[in-house]
Amino acid sequence: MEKKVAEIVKLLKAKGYNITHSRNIMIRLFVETEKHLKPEEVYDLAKDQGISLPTVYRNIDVLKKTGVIKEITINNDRFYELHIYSQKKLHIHFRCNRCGNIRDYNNRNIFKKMIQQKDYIEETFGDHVEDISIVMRGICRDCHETG
Amino acid sequence: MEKKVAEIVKLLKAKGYNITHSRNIMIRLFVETEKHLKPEEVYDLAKDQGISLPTVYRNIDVLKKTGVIKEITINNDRFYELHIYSQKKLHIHFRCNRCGNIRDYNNRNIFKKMIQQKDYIEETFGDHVEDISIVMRGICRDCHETG
DNA sequence: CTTGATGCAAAGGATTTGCACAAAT
DNA sequence: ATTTGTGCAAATCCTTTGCATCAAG
Repeated sequence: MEKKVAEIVKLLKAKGYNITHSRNIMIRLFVETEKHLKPEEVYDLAKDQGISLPTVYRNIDVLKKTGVIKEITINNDRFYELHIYSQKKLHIHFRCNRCGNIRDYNNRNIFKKMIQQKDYIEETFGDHVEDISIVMRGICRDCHETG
Repeated sequence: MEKKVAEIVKLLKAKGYNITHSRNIMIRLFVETEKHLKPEEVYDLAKDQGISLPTVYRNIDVLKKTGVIKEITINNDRFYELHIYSQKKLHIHFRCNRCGNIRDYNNRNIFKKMIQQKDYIEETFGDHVEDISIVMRGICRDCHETG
């Protein structure tokens, strides 16, 4: 955890950003939270430590620009998650329609298959694909069992 | 074209919606337009025929609820496209980062492969996948050639 | 010190809503 | 005639911005 934070701090400094109180807090938040967070949620988790909502937005921008976090949009809601340790161009998410949880599928087999599809598409249609975002929706295992 | 419009009209009526002036116009717009439209764009195309922006939004809701159109969100922009003739649970879109065009990949091979992935995911993770939305971004063939 | 970051309040843009009026069946 | 749909203006929600102040290096 501290090691990750230190790396991110180093990266931000290298890109010319100051490490302020609120950036420190937000970095830690994203490092220690596994969930995908909305700006509002980041604010809720950080406001008692003295961070304003505009600052949350501004620092989300900074973290996004520097590649520390990544934005995904599901049903018109924006979420952010730590991205720096997975500089992938391929993101596969599952969102449960019942509990709202979002999980990432990080599975080598699936990735491999998806890359094959990408190659096939580039060949077939001539478009150059730079990144892929897959959102699956349905009922997660837990809700399925309890529901 | 008229046949498609008639079918949609029938569907809406069956679901208890009146076919009003503005719904008629909007249906025709979605049927004859191949592009993905933003609410604002729908409004621009329809306003000279006397449709207000709130009505555009309200009727987009109706068309969405009845399955006539489908919403996709890319980079925080909402687009709508005709959906009734492709009741798919799988949508593959490509958006060009240069010209902004969005195209659908409707290719049997890709669909088949994606369904396989879905099955694999359901088996592996136990989640039940109801629909899949794939957004690829990059440079389209045309921009690639001219750029 | 000097530049960059923050808070606050206010502005902005997209979407939604209340309400009186108009149009559909 | 009755219900449903619409326009307008205003409200709402999320996000961004201007500006004076504060903090980081």
